[in-house]
Amino acid sequence: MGRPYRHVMKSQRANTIAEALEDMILSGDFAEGERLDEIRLAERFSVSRTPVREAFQRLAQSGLIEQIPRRGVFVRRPGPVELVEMFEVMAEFEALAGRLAALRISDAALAVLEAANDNCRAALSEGNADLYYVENERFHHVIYEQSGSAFLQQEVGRLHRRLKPYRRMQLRLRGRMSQSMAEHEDIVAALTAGDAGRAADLLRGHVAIQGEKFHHLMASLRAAAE
Amino acid sequence: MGRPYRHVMKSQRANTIAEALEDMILSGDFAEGERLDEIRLAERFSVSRTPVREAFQRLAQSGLIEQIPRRGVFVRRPGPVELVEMFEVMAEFEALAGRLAALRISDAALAVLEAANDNCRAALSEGNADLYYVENERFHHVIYEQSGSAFLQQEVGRLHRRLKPYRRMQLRLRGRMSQSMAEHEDIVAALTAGDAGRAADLLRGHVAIQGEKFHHLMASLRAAAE
DNA sequence: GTCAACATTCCTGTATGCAAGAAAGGCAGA
DNA sequence: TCTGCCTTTCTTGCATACAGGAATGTTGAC
Repeated sequence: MGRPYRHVMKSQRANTIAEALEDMILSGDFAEGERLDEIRLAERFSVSRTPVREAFQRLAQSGLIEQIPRRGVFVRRPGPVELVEMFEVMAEFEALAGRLAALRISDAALAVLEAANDNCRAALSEGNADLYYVENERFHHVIYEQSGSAFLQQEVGRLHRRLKPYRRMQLRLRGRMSQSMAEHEDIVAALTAGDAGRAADLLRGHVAIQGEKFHHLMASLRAAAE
Repeated sequence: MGRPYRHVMKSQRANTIAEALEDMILSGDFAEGERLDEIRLAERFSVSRTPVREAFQRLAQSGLIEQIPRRGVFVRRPGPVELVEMFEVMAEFEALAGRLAALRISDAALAVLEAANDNCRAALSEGNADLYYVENERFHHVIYEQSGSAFLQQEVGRLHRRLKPYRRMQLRLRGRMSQSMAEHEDIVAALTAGDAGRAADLLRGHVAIQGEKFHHLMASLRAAAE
């Protein structure tokens, strides 16, 4: 399994606070553009303002919040254009990870991929979207890991997390789950065959937002905005 | 010109301190693994420890320093493996930027590219590596900008900065400047023709570390370590 | 002479105090 | 009644104080 690659061994509390805040923001606990009150959050986490401010620094860099000098920090949700841009980069990351993984993936990892796929298939037949989502995550993370590039794994992981809520939306598109499933199977086949180019193309297409997926994303965004 | 895309309007001082520290680290003012002394740096910048610590947070996230709890922060220089990984991702970014730019680039921007290339050519004939470096930067940044993706522009810009010192090393390879020059010309041709696939491939190859370039990078690293 | 335990010192992480800037509300004038 | 200015209050950004853990040096025993 890939080496840990954690150059950020953060201060204990700021770490957890940042993660908690990230979860809260990603799961929509705050409204778009809402100001995050240092003092209230500090009380909520039973710490002083300092660790909260440190957490803000982190979140600002990952783009989840916007810091305006002397005004405060505000939750920042990407608009449609930015979202498409992010998925575009994400697709490229996936393609690269797939290309590398096709050359390097271990048999054990292939087995994990197939197991995840089996679970996905089960989730699909039960109509269990949550399970599908979880197993889908596992599937992709295995590929990132098997790319053999710790740096890529880190970067793709960051973006993956950032897009989490939107990926989840995608799965709500009728028929998307079964289509995704089919794509997964092709991807595993390409990886097994060691066909780097094909794995890259399949993964790029799997993640990219095109055609139906685009319209669905837009519609979901509008719906979520209400 | 691209919209600014700055979700991080950072606290005035921490911002500049972080930039100053980044410059210092990238230009090698600190030794590999050296501990950064909060107090001394605070004195040096004539501020208290707080803004320095905020700057640390940022640098830690971009990977330039490593924070170890209760021990301090240390400058972290990527090893050979990680460097190659970073260049790999960088090449993919460039390819994507080129593919998008081929479809979207404006005539004005093409003119800027050609101007930069002219200057590169002049620098080459004078043997002026510094000028070449500067114009080369301009060349690439125009492409990032013309990708039309603010998000990509941001991400590629970050990695570009991080790899700055190493890119500079590459130019010291005998004959690399003229080869780079020739590649630039092909790239401009592909962009002018709107040939997205070719622009992507050329840029990927231009940035990727392969063959000679790999050995040269390793040799330079060893030399720099002494 | 070497090793181990202890004490001291230093440094990080967190809390809190303080000043300056921004927003909001009130008051006066048109 | 609406608008513009002033004042008040709130919040951020920075400085500093304080506590706990890590590292280092010293002393004593073997």
